[in-house]
Amino acid sequence: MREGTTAPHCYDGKFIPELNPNVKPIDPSQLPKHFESRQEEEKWARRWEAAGIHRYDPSRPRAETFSVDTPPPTVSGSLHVGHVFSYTHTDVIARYQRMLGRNICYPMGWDDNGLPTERRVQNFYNVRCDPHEPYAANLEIAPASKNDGPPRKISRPNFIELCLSLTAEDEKAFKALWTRVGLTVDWSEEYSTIDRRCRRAAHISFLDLYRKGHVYSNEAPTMWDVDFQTAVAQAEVEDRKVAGHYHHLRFDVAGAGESFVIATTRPELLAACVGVTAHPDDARFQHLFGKQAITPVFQVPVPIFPSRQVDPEKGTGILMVCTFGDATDVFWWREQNLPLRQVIGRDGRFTAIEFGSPGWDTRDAAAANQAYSALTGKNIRQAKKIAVEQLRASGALTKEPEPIEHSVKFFEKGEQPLEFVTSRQWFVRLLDKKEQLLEMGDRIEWHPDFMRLRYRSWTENLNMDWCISRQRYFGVPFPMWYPVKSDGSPDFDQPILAPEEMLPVDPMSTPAPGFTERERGVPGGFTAESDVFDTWFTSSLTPQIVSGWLTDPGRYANLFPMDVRPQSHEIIRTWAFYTIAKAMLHAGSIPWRHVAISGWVLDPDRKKMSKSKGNVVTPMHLLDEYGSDAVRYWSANARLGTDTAFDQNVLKVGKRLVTKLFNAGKFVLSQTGEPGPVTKPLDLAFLASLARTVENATKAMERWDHAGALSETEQFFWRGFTDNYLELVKARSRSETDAAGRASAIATLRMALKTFLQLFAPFLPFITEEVWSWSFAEETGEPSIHRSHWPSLQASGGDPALFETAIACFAAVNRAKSEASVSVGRPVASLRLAANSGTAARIHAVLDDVLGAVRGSECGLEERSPLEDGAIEIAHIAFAEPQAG
RNA sequence: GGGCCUGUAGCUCAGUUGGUUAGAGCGCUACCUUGACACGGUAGAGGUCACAGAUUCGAGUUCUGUCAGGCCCACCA
Repeated sequence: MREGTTAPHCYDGKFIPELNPNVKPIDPSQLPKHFESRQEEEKWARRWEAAGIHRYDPSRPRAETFSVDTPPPTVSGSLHVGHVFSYTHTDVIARYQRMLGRNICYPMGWDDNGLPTERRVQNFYNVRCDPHEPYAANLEIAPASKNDGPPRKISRPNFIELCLSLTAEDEKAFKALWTRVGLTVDWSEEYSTIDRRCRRAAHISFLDLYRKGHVYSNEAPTMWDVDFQTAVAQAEVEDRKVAGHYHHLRFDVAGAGESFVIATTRPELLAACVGVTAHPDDARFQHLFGKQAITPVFQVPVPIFPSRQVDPEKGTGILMVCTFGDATDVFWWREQNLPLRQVIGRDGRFTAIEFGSPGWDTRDAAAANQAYSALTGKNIRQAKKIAVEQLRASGALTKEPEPIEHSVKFFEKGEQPLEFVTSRQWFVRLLDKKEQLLEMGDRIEWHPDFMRLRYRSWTENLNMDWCISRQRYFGVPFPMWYPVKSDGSPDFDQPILAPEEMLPVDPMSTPAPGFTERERGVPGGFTAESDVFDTWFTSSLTPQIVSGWLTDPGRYANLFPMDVRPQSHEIIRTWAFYTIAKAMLHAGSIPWRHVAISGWVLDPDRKKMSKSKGNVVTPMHLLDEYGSDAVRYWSANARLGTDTAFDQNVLKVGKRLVTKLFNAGKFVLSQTGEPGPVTKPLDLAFLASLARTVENATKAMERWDHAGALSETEQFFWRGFTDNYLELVKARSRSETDAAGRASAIATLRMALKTFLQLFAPFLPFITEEVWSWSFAEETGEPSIHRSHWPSLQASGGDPALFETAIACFAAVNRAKSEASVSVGRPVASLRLAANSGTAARIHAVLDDVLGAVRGSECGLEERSPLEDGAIEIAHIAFAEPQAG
């Protein structure tokens, strides 16, 4: 631990602050009239970077280190004020920890792979990736304009090139913003989730999971987005309420001469119906179990079976099972060993099928095929319409569709309901590890604590293993090939994994080990796995990426598990959850000790800011108008986990605080005269109050309540320091007659200013550094306040009540002046104060300072015992004539 | 349907383990050109602490219920 400034101490009843007596006062006329935030911010950002203020020192031990698992922002467009908000919270924490003497590891990453980037590139250039297109070297594509026509098809490598170049541009803009905000990020620790280091980490992660038996692939129905044409994981699925209709369809019972009516929201799936089910206790349908139903239109015989999953109250109490309408259909399909009749293809359109062929039994193949041919090639909405018409024509529709609202699963980034499509996917096995995952969550400290419940409830409700393969392009590829069998098909059971020294590898452009490129895709040769990883597969490794997992054991030991993961609450189920899972599977460890959850920024109508709502406030103009410190002030005013309405008033207050610090600093540091021992009762009393403020602010920071620390500091800065103490000692600090009093005042002023600057430094890094540089940098030998030590004032031996008494006297006279509409600067000709004896004694101790502040020359004191302790009344006051000129 | 958070002045928010008369800033009103700062200062007005019960000598604070807003999860025929 570095040597911090030692606390001032008491000696022979005198308070000796640790101050250099040979300080030179500053010349205020050399300073600008106002703090020019923009100019100063750029200046300090440059100097900090040049001086390596933010640099992590790998040589220092774990105990002195504080590591931040920074969220890599998604690089797809622009940042909004919510980003600045939450990143400021992290920055305040990191700067505070640095001032405690810690070695800060605060990297910045960019999350630039995955769908958001692909979508941005598609729109920006009006292109689509078509893996069948050949690569075009030196392809020049201009940004899209309005009338570009249909998107241009480009090859996968060309598409990836565009993704890389566009994200590189965006990252520059992001970095400029973060620098402007003053994030104390170590830019030598920059990474992006598509870069070589991250691809390699993802590959090593996959190989490790594979070796440990935690991953598997299988061909099974999985949730599928028909627009993006990829599988998705449970964590990326959300429910949305949509309008739909119940369609009541009559099914005949085979050989029984009776029928029943089911209610379905998906009549278009009738062709995929493979069964009918009802609750086993439902007397209406018990006699049907074991018989066969005949589907209308297609005339397909299907089994009728009982299932406790059925809710007799819902619909008509009996329903059709299709492959696949929803997750329960998948369950029944497995449980009853029903045939697979997949009618919806990967593109969301009805595929060509032939009734009467194996697996597609029907009593009337001609009729079935004729009906189905109308559906072939149609999308779901079109098919639904046609299917309803067919049902109506056949007489199976027993009544007109009945409108209902129901919830349907959507990919969070998608616009069409998810379908269940059978495909081969890779999974990380998690369902069998819920207990361990829950235990990991409990070992982490969550701020605020109730956020752990989000993690807990998600983990408890997990019902699918983690699907990590995506049928997309701009992502980290699987480091894997498959042998090609003699029939030309891949042998999925014998994957060829890349050896570690090959990593990272793109199996699409590199042949499998032991093969040459000529053997790609031919029997006896190899074929690449063309899928890419779920972006969370890489993002969930940020602690490992930053800490040098498997590449730098010394660094890893110093950084992992990391100290804090800052993030927002809506991605607890994805980012936090997957990161915890990865750390558990790879290292049997928690990934970090703390999670700090920032709330959302809401618009004035209390709605979450989001691009789709169009209520986003961008940060740059706010930084220009109010200054970075003011924007940070607004951010830091919000406690962790609390959503905050965007309020420009708070920015104004922040700007005011910056100005006040600037001016107070100018005043204090321009006082001429040597600081000396603090002996005056008022000074000692004020320092005692200041010590209490330091203690409270420190306690607040220690309980992760940065907003509390800020408000504690701010309150005493205004009321205690600028409004009162400064006014009370102004006269004495310039006294020609009271040398000891003047030295005491100057010492106290300087020490207070230094302390306030340090308390504010994590929140307002620019203004505090600026004022620090005027004098304290030289005096302390610490060029940057951000490398100075967090203040720890010891008791000065003063009595805070004395300070309160002085404030009360000052306020009483001011009130009298205000009531008499007299200028505060007007001298007081005569004054008589009344108080009880205890208070009077305290007044006596500070009276000369009070008189100095109110411009009085003398004051009578009278004791009135009925007055409460601390209460002060003005028995008499008279003002001098205003001075001419 | 289960769970969590929030509800305090016109607005944005504090209010620690229950304890005098509920706080701050903004806004509003009046006044003050003051030698750090007019990007300033002094003073003032403004609240049934969402509602109803309960516990207690005492509740903004604890408990129960209700209402309102937000979020997480589940349900998806």
